[in-house]
Amino acid sequence: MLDLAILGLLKEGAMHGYELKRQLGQRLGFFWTVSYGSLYPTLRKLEAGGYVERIPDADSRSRRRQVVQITAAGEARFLDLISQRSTSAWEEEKFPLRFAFFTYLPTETRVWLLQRRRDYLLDRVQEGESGLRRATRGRADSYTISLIRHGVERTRLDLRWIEDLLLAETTPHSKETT
Amino acid sequence: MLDLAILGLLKEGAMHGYELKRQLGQRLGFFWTVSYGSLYPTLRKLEAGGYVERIPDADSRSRRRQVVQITAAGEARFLDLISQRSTSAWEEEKFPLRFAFFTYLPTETRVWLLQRRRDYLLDRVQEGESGLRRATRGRADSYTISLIRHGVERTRLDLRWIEDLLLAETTPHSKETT
DNA sequence: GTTAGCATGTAAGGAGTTACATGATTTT
DNA sequence: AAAATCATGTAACTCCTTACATGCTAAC
Repeated sequence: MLDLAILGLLKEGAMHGYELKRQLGQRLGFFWTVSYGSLYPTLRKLEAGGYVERIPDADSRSRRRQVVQITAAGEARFLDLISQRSTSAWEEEKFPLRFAFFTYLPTETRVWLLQRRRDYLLDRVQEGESGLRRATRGRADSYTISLIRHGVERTRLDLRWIEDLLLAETTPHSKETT
Repeated sequence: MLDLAILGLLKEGAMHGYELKRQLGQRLGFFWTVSYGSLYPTLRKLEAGGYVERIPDADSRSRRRQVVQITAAGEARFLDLISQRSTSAWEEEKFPLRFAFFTYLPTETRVWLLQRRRDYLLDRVQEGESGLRRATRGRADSYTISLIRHGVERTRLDLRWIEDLLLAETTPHSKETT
């Protein structure tokens, strides 16, 4: 996951690790965060794999910024990672991560992902509502009920967002009607 | 975390692992989930520690349901885990888990946790809004902007919920009639 | 009598955190 | 020149997942 996020950000421009983490926090922070203890080793791993490379800096004293850029192999790796349709890419943190790089995907894949996300959220709303009924019928305390109710509301908000996106995606670009 | 969730659920009654997972899914599923590969080993670990024990069953053939109940040591452990004020208990999945067992906490601790959660969410809304301004000023693609905007809205929904709860918690005399 | 769902478990490993350690640069 | 912040890194560890494996029980 971090591989994907790092490569995606580096596609927009070379950056050093610290800046990478800040960007990550600003864009995906609501859905997913990482620590430096995870970021730097991953960066080194990507470098070892030839997916990113350090920009040689004349002023390269030991503990100074290490600006890295994406390589051709990195671009290929990014496309490979973001295009994978198998690994339940519509669940939880995985979806926002894909969505953050939607601009690099063809409409077809975007719609496919949005639909799966919508189905997933619809399922959870259903489950949540049945859970809510069960909790209300049983003698569940008010906090438990409040938690489930909020979960449902939150999921409905996500759902509305997805449905708007789906509409926007399928309305202006109707090449072939099915 | 799983320890806390299991002990909390078992406080309400003896259960077997499968049922434990279903309850977990229904109550906390919107915020946090676990797999059997995590649940069963944790149950065995709790059993080894003397926090839960199997209910001896006359009809105990090998692969049948293993109903477990909480012990006195387990109750103590639960109170210990849920009362900890140090470990950033107001962040992400940790907060919903605590909240699910709010009924076992004194009002003072509830208010303390709610306030920290509120401050945390306020911070994130601030960050999100500045991130949004930066993304809009820069030439960020529409998906990136949409993602941040949705993150802010989602966080605001959480915030409203917390503020309502805080109000209800600090207003001893509820005069609202329904 | 076979399929579907209930129920329990393990081994290998992935993905990340915490705590620690270091040093450079900017601000006060 | 002290403090704050920028910046990079490692080792030990925690928590959890995936894939696999097994068997029971109800329903058709």
